[in-house]
Amino acid sequence: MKHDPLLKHLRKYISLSLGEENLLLPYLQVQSVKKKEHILTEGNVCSANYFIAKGCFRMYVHTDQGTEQIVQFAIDNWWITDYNSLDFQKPSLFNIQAVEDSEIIFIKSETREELFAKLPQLERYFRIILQRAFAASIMRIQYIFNQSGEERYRHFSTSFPDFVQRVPQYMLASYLGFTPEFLSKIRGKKE
Amino acid sequence: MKHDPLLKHLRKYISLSLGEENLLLPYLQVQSVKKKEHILTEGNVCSANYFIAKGCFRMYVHTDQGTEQIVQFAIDNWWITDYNSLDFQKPSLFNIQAVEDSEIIFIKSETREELFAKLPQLERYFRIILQRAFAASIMRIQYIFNQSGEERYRHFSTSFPDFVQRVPQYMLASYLGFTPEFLSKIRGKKE
DNA sequence: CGCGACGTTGATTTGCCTCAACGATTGTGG
DNA sequence: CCACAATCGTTGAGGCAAATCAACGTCGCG
Repeated sequence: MKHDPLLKHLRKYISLSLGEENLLLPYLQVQSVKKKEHILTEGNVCSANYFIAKGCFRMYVHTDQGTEQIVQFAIDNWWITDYNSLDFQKPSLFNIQAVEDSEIIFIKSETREELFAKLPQLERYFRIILQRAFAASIMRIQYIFNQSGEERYRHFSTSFPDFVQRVPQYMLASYLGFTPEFLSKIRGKKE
Repeated sequence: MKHDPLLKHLRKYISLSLGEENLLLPYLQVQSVKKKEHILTEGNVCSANYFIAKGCFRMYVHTDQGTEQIVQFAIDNWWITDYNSLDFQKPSLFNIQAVEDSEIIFIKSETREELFAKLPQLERYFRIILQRAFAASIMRIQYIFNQSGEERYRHFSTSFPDFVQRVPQYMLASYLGFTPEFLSKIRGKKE
C-alpha cells in the first residue's frame, strides 16, 4: 500500500487501532515527484506537511549574492515543511525541491486541524518528531560555530557516509556552509 | 499566583477548564534561580522542561578550544530544555545558566508522561511551541550562512533592541558566532 | 557528438581571529 | 565606604581560514 511507509513510521511513536488508521487514510495524499521538481517555491504559502516515503529533498533560499543556500535536507522517512509559512499562512522564503525522483505523502494544511481533532494522538507524534528535529538543529548550530569547514565535512561524512554519496558535492558544500571549491580542496588533500 | 505566567501562556494556544488547570498544578514546580546559577550542567541528564516565568537563561557548550559557545538564549515566557538529553535520558553536552535572577516553572521528566496522559491537550501545546522553535532555528541557520557577522549583529539588534541591552556583549558575540573584540569593533564604527 | 553541468586547481583577497595592552566599571572584603 | 581586584569592553597589529575569480578537465545526456 502507498501509505505504508508513513504508517510504519507512526507506529514507532504511537499506537493506532485499525479503525484509527482507516480514519487517517483519507487525509493522506500521495504523489510522485521527479528530480528537480519543486513542491514549494518562495513567495507561495506552504500548503502541506510533507513526508518523504522514498527519495530526497532539499530546502533552500536564494541569497542576496544570487546563490542558493541549502538549509535542510530530508530523505526517506523524514518530514519537510516550512512551519513559519504553514502556521501563519504567509508566503515562504524557501524552496523545496526533489534531489532525486521521490515519493511523498502529505497532509494538506486545510485538513490538518480537522485531522488533529479526530486523532489527537497525532499531536503527540508530531510533538516527538519536532523535539528531535529541534534538538538536531541546535546540535547543528553548535557544530557550525565550533568546527572548521573541514572538521564539519569530515564529521558529517563519517556520520552519514551513505548520504554524501547521494547528493552532488556542490549541494553538500552549500549545506555545510562553504563553497564547492573549498570542498574539492578538502577532498583533494590526504586520504 | 506563582504559576500564572505559564497558565497565561498556555491559554494562548489551548483552552483548559478550571478542572483541568487544577489537574495540572500539582505537576508544576516553581523555583527562584540566582544569576550565574546553573539548572543543568554538562554530563548530567536534563531532568525537566523549564519555563521561564521571569528572567533570562543561556544554554552553552564548552568548546575544544576551551571557550564557551552559547547556542540559545531564553527569556520570559520561553521554554528551555535539552531535548536530546531529556528524551533519551542521556548525559547532556550543554549547560543552562541564569543570566539574571530568575523565576522558573518546570515539569520534571519523571512525571511528564503521566501529565501528558492526563492532559493530552498539552501535547498540542508543545507541538505548536516546538514548531515555532524549530522554524526559528532554521531561520537562524539561514542567517548564519547568508549574512556577515556585522549584518547579523545589526539585524539582531534592530529586531530585539531591548534584549541586546539585557545581556553582556561577550554573550551576544558568542551567540552570534564571533568574538567580543569583533563586536566591539562593529559598534565602534559609524553609528 | 556537442553542450551544459559538475568538479578541480591555483593565485589572490578578505573577514574575522588571535594576542596583547590598556581603560572603565563592578563588586567585595577590610 | 573606600581600595583594589576582577570582570568587561576597547583598540591596534599581524595572521589565517575560507572566499573569490578564473581557467581548465570530465562526464552524462539530449
